[in-house]
Amino acid sequence: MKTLKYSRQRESIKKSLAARRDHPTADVVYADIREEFPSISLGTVYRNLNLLVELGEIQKMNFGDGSDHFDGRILPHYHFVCKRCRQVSDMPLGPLDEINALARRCYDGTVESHTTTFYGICDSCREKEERTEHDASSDGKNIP
Amino acid sequence: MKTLKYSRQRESIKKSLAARRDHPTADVVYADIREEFPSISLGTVYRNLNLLVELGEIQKMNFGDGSDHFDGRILPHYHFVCKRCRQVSDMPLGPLDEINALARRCYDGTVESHTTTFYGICDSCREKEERTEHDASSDGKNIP
DNA sequence: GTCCCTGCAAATCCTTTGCACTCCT
DNA sequence: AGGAGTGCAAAGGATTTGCAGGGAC
Repeated sequence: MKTLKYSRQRESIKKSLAARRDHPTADVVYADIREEFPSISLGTVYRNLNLLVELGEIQKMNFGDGSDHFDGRILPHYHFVCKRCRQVSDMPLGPLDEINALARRCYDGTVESHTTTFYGICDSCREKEERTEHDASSDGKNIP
Repeated sequence: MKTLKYSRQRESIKKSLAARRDHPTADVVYADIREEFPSISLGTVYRNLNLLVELGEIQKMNFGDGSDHFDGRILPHYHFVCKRCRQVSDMPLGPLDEINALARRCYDGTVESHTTTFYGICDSCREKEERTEHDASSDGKNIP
């Protein structure tokens, strides 16, 4: 078994992640940490993020946009992804244990947990679209 | 607007995907299609898979294992991922619209849909583990 | 004939890894 | 001192893309 040693870089990564409310990708974390440790390398950021995931101190998640996202909160919770701008935010929903219970009744394998991600259009994208539709319907010639 | 032209390769990809019950990655599809079109290229497979996703004829999904998976069924349904062997299977559960309804009540953004993935240990991995545990407890000296 | 689709290979993006060196304990 | 952690750069895997030729309409 490997003994864990203190590292200022790892602490900083953990702290930075805990302070944010979004779900940054590794290179956003990298940019963040570089302010405190200008010479830190992306490899170290990845190594520490994965280590923290293994320790269960942070969560890794994927929303299908090609890169992994990290989250300082470990309590199970749900996410909302905007179909337009791909922005990810937390859903104000507690853990839906009934879903697991329901699944257990229908499936003979073990069901231990689940993840749910909601999709829709966030407020700012919706406003933008409404403005555009309005412009388009106000006049036949709608090419700017 | 771009007009779509018929392509035997694309048809074959669609058919192959519809015939399977699993959730293959692009290179599994590639291997599959190569039996009918030995000279097809991986790039073409990717291009067509993405095109079919855009047309809404297949689904692309990600389970956090580093590569995208494709599914010929477009009706919303849920998946089960084995934590040990990473095998993906369908959950025998219809669409849980109540989840969207609940989410809409708690969140002021638009909620259009959701995806849920269940995690656990599949039957065959569970059996394997039970056997191992049995072996381990049967004797103090359990190093083979 | 036109324009989409293909095969091929190179390029790109994200992530992991090997190595020599540094820092914790 | 010993070994875990770091920075750097190179490797790795998955996916996309540019281009010249082939096929659908």
